[in-house]
Amino acid sequence: MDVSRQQNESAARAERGPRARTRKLMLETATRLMQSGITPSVSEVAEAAEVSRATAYRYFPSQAALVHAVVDEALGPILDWRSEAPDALTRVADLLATAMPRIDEFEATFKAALKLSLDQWAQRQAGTLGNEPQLTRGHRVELLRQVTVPLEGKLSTEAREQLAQALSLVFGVEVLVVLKDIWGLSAERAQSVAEWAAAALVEAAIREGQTAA
Amino acid sequence: MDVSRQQNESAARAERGPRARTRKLMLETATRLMQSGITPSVSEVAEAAEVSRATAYRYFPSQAALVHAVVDEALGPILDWRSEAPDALTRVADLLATAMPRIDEFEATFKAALKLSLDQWAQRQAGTLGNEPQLTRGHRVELLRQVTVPLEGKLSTEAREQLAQALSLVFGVEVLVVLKDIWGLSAERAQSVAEWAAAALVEAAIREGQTAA
DNA sequence: AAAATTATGAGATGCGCGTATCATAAAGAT
DNA sequence: ATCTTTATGATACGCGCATCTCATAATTTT
Repeated sequence: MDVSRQQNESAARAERGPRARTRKLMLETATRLMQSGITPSVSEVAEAAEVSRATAYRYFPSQAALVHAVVDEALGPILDWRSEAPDALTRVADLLATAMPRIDEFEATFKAALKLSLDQWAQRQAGTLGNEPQLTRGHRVELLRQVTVPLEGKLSTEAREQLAQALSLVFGVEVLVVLKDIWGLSAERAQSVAEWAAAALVEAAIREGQTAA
Repeated sequence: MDVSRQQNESAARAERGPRARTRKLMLETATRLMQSGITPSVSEVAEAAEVSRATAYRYFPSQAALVHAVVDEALGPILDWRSEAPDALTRVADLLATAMPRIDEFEATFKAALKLSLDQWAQRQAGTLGNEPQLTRGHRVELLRQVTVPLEGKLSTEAREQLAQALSLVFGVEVLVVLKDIWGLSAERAQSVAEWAAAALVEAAIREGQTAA
């Protein structure tokens, strides 16, 4: 059974009434707390939203479920991104321009999601996998395949796939973690570096495709 | 006060005797547990090493301190890496060939370290910063500056710095997280993608330096 | 060998998260 | 208006981590 599916259904089923109100209240509270840097426990959200712990746990049975819901909100425009640009270079620049500021804006949320996915990986390794919501973290694949569509004739399928994979290294929260936290760059500089790297990768792939053909 | 410094001093001060033996035993046990995928709590290490919890906490006052010590071990050959190769392309390939297999081998350990650094970032944001060991996570900077040394005359200082920053995106645990966990690649494929991307970045930087000059 | 120092273990305590129970309050149906 | 259903809150419980205390064992010093 897919838990997130269940949550979506129940949310859709009761878009008004007390259920929806309380859920929305909690989600807003959780988002606000996360924006302020905290990765709140369910109890903390309960207190901040002024509902009882018991009620809070009815809506979000774990911190993972909570973060999952907030991430879904935060992704928002990123998931809707499409590009009709004819060349991959423009598409990737466009994607980064859309996604990176959003990711930076919700930095704490995405870092919390990354942290949870690491948790789940570890638990999977240890065999101790609970019935947690199973963070998605795969949107990158779809988005970057979109980016490489204009190269369909010019590159082999393998080369396109490899380009998409390489691009996924310069696009996401991980980029912020490395460039801001380790190098101490500003968000603007970080984005600029990511854009430069992305362009370099696309051009390299195209160049190789030409020499091969 | 730098806690890791204190630990190093006490370890150096008592390289033999029961202190050193127990510490070594715990470290080996912790490493073994981490290799098996668990990110053990201090209590778990205590049990596995067959010492009492109280003793364990005397050596490693927190899980963070424990992971920090294990990471130091795991880094091992990576920290000693040097390259005398005359060109940056060879150097970066050499660095990846040395470091990535090691990182993959100790994947669980490095992921645990990444998780802790995210924890600490969140706590910093929230103002709740304990006296934790403060994970380093900055070795990348030094290593990659080494890589770009051969470009000293050919590129501007800014361009070299940007290259090093871009390279840091294709080198580290994050690469494994993205390519193995999200894309489902094997360790070998992941390394191959990282190597391709790194080479592409270096070549792009060189090309731009030439046109600029 | 005796005394002083130091390391260890067993247990108690506090704290936070997640779960379960049960009574009350609110909303909806007849 | 009454009854049924559903949501909520207060409380208590179990569990694991981290800390503290104190007695015992091991090691070092004299």
